[in-house]
Amino acid sequence: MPAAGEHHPAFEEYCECIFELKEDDVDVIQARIAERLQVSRPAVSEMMRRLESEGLITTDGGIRLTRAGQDLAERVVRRHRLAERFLTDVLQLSWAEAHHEAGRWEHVMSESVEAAMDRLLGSPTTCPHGNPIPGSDYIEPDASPLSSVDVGAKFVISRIPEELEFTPGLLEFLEESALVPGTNGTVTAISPDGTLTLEIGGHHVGVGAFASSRILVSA
Amino acid sequence: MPAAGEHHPAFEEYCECIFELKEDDVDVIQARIAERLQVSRPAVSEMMRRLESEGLITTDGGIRLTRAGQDLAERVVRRHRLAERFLTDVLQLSWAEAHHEAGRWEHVMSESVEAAMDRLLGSPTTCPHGNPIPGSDYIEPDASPLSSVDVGAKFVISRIPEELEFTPGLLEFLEESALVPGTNGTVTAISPDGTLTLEIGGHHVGVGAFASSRILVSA
DNA sequence: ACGGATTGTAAAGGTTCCCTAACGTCCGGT
DNA sequence: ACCGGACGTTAGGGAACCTTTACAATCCGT
Repeated sequence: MPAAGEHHPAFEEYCECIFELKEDDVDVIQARIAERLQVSRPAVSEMMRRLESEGLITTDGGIRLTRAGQDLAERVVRRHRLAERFLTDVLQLSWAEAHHEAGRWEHVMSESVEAAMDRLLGSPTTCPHGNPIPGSDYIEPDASPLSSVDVGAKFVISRIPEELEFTPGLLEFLEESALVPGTNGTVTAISPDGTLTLEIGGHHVGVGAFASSRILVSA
Repeated sequence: MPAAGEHHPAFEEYCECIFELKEDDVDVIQARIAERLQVSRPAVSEMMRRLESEGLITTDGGIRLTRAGQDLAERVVRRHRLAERFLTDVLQLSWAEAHHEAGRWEHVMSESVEAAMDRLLGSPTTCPHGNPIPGSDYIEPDASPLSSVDVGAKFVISRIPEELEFTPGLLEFLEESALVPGTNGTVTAISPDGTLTLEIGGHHVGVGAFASSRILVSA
């Protein structure tokens, strides 16, 4: 079915997953991949063998994308994040809807659509959650975890990593709470368990310890 | 993999095919489906059994879509044609590219994207080739085959049926020759084998007998 | 140092969707 | 009346991708 040069959705999905695990600074091991893709560990084991024999990854001393695997992953991630931008900015979908939709579009968009969408959107550098779009001229800002901000300090939301998209409902909550890249707020309290209370756009929101340690902010 | 209520791409593909065969006034038989979908006859035979057991078609006295099958087909065709409009009008893709792309998008677009795209495009009633978009308020114009126009008579292109998308390169040719819905022209000659010569936008184009018998025009 | 959790793998199997080869049926023209 | 073609189906098989069950290896806290 896939034409010459194209790649199976499954290959794309696995390479993308490996790419994002690395991006999120999570150990790139089969067990993590199985969790993110919601498949059994044997399925991942088998697929790793296939990906290796296809030259998309190497497995000596940890799973790593080859040049070809990295290219494929970046293409998929780029399309995913461009699609998310399009779906939120132009079609006005919510974060959550856009994310799910983009998860399908990424395997289906052609190169010309990718280019046309990039043009239409004015070559954006990040997805709606602030994650960089591969191939764009994104400049990594000075950012630190929200959890490292002191009580009373101001901050600007910089980036909500892919990782948090796996907690059901969290994205919706963050979007509704105006916790979106570019917004600024203040930390008003820190609970001993790491939960932060923030003041953003006039209202107060509690953010759990895990999410706080992952969300990146700048001063 | 498909969530509850969703349908497998294969089911969608077959129902869409049946829908379009009917629309093109072609006998809805397995052999035609096999041709259009480029699969073997046994593959179609097997799938017909599956579609019937899923309640999407009936086969007593010819293949016919059930209510559910018709709904599914219309949804898919609607998404295909909306996508084509979007891809040509907004992203400036060529007919051919848009058609191929839409063939993948149709299985991937969610209901909210369908709605948002419809809004963005101003509820179009036809695809770029003039085929009606199911669910729109398309009004069938008085149209007759291009082949029935007399020499010297003027006409306006109304519709290029799906059928012609299966002749490789024909769509590209028609688009480049300005043979697009809404354009008007004149028949300047008819060859005995049915080939027409048209004058459109200042230049002359020959159109074969088969294409002429399928392309619809109004006066 | 040990026992429980985490991780990877092997074995066997299932579904979906497709293929080729081969057969039987039916229909229209000579 | 017969024969070639078109059509549908049976039989057998295969690739992709997933599952559950079970078993080794490895890591880690007390």
